[in-house]
Amino acid sequence: MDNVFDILSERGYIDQVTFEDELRELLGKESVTFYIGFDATADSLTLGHFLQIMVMMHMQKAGHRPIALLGGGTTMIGDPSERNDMRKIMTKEMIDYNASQFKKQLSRFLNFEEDKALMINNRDWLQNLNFLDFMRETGVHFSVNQMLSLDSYKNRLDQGLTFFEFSYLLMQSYDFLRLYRDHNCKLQLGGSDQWSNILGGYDLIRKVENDKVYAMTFNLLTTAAGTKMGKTQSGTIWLDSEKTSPYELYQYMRNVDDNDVEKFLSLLTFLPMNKVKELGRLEGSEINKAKEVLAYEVTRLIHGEEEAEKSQQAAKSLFTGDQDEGSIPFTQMDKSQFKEGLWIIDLLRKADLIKSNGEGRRLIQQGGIRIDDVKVKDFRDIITLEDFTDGKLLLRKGKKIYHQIKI
RNA sequence: GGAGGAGUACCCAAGUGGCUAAAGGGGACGGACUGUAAAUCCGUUAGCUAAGCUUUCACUGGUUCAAAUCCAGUCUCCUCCA
Repeated sequence: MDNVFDILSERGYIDQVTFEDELRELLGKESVTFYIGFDATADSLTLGHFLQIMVMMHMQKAGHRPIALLGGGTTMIGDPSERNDMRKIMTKEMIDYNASQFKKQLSRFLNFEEDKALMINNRDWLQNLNFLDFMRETGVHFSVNQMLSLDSYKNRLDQGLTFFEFSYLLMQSYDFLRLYRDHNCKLQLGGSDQWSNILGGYDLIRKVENDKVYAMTFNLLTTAAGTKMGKTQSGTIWLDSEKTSPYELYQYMRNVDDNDVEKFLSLLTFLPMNKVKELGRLEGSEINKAKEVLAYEVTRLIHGEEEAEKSQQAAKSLFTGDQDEGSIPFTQMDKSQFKEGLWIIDLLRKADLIKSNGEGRRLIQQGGIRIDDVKVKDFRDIITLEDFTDGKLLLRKGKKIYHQIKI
């Protein structure tokens, strides 16, 4: 049987590992319990998280046991290595709600039956932690001198860092210790930005329990342009279909940079590597085929076969001419609103395509808005029932953003 | 607790009385070119049914015909000292 370590390595997930050879051997011979932490800072997981979920799925497939650790407790502090505008403190209610959403989403990807995977909230132990006990047991093992030399803190030194945030490392390390004790968890995974946080736990367990555990980080999802993957003009790509529709996800993946295709196929799909390489070799406009496969596969994994199919249909028909709306995002509106006629700008706003009337005017002046593929020339235009065919009207913003109005 | 410095739009950053809705860069958006790609070029980037008007330069109040710019107070952050 293939060692999952080799699979992860071949597909390009791995960034840094402690004791690579030992870990590889361990993963090859027994079922290992491992964990990844998810801080509940938003009410949905993102495409960035999906990369981590992919790793968990690979691991579970290979017979290892994932623990998804929801950061109900740590989120109350906030990881200081995340960008500095994240300092706002979230309420417990928000965090709990977010954690419950994460839980729902994670259940789609991992098999939680018969304890094949666990979902645990670190609030369970952080909530009622006794400060003195914690400091005597855990705090004594952390050297401030060492912590200050970490990049994640160094960057923060000139911007201010409170003790509140400084203690984040201790909490995350303590998490690892708890999971080690309670569930024999021997491995922590995370994004490459988590390396020092993970090593904190690794060190702690070594000191307190005199045992060796392992750490592994993966490359963050970045594009060839060096920017963070999963961020768009309209914000983040979410896994929640309410927040990012399957069609949008499909389009996002369909539009990735040529240079990213092979990488994303490898990281975000389960296609065998020979197939990935084959698709990656396509050149010129041929590579569009690879992008279609990528978009389809990712949408299928996240939203299921049916949605992937619909998104692909919609994309094909829109970009090749014949009108089959499939699963293009749409807004349902009331007929009566068009009796008197509705100002085009108002319509765009209702469809959420623009943020202000000024933006709408600008777009129209620049020729960026089309209705049923006819360029809108005047921003004073009024839309009436006559503009609809079969109760539908297709708005297009720019080259590739489509939105339907149904009445 | 003491001394000094800073707070400008999505981000970085110029601007120290009127010519400033605020230079420049990044990002983003629209157009051209393409392959629903990249690169390049052009344009846009506070709000408003808009050649005019309204609200903006941490906050509050003041000086002035006129304030991002001057004064007073408040808040937040940074640096050094204790």
